[in-house]
Amino acid sequence: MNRRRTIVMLNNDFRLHDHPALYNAVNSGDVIPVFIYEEEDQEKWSIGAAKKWWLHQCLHSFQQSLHEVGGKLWIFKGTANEILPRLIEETRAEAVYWNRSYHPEIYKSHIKLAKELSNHNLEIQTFEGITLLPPWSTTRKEHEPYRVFTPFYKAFPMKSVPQAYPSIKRMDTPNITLNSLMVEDLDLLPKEKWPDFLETAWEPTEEKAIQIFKHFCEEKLGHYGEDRDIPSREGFSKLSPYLAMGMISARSMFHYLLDYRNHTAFIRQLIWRDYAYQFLYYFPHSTTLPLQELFKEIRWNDDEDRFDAWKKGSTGFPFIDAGMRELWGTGYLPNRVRMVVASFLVKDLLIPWQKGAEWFWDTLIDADLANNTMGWQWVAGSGVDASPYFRIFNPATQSKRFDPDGAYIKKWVPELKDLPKKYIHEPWNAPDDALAKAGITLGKTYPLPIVDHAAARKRALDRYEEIKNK
DNA sequence: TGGCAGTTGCT
DNA sequence: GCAACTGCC
Repeated sequence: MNRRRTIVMLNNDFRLHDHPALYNAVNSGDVIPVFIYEEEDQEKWSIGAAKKWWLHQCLHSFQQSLHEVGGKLWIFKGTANEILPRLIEETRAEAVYWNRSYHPEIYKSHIKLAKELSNHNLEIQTFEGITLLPPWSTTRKEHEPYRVFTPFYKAFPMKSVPQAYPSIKRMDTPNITLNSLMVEDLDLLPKEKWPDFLETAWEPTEEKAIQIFKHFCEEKLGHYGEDRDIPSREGFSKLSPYLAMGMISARSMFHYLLDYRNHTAFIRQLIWRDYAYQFLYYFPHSTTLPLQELFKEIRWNDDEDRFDAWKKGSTGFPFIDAGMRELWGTGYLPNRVRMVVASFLVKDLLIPWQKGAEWFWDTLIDADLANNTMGWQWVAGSGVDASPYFRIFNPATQSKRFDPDGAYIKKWVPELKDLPKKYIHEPWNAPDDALAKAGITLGKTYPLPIVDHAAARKRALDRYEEIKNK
């Protein structure tokens, strides 16, 4: 007798633990896991370069994981709408399962797909595989999302977060002939040489993700509230790349955390993530347009040279430059630094936040459309629960507060490493002999600041004032 | 999930 | 001089 066959369509959920679609498929018969790589059709927010690199690593790793439990991964190129109907026919599958993606384009096309497939006498099921609870579940009223985080957080029904599904130990694959592409065929690796450090900074396995998480709970969770803001102390989890690719599940983290003391600050971050998904789900256009209409009117100073200086980490502000270089070198940035460099781009340089969002999207290996959008709209002040427009970070003050001994700066901006910590946050104020002694010539070995912060701050306030009075 | 200028009230 | 505080952007 033929066993029932289920196709599981994968998308940023490369794990065996707490995988609703895969788990349910495994329990109903033979499973055909497929990954369909939607080639760039110039669509906005298709995967950025860094995340492509990471996807390449993760696909290899997940192939191996599936192999170890008796499964196999089939890889295709194209769109799900073209490929799935053909697969269903060729494999004689009776069901198609997937965990929902909330990327607006993908979500839309999957809904359309589900409609089309339902004509084929198939069982179609979608599951929640990303967030703690589906984005529509904690709203003010039906279809009315929260506009401020704190009420969302307070209303969030922690007791309703479902238990994680057990890890899959064994799966059955039908004996079929079905050609799959190799990971290499997807051509995900960058053409140019990437910084060497990237190759060694991240290990793309589910086991590693879980190991990092457990280590985090044991060693760092207790001080997470304070240490997560100090980049040199690395008090944060560094799990975002794994979370973004679904190598670890938010739900399983959530339940595991409850057994530890001092878990509140971290769980709050997980709920921020759910909130970002609610934001993306209800405001899909927010990826490119300011949520508050007024902010469309801001007069930017879209200066390409300054944008380049920001991207390259040569703004002359050590803390900013350290961050931008870390981003380029590792595909990662601590949240505090993300906020400060983002504020600098938007407020000090008056460059549209969308350009910053695109740069982050291309360079972060943990790039996540919901988090990226919410973060940039927050900084720009144009989101719902946004930072007030007058909140402008002072790059030097933030540097002194969160990198007091300059360790982070020295790591990423080595040309300043011999400068005493007294001057390292604002080298333009250092006396000549201190600079000479450290072997620094401003404007030559390290740039002069590309803007005067005090003047830039005033200018930003003026520009925001203009729209306020409209 | 700020910063700044102006002020007070100390040394 | 300076911390601590205040009101405002």
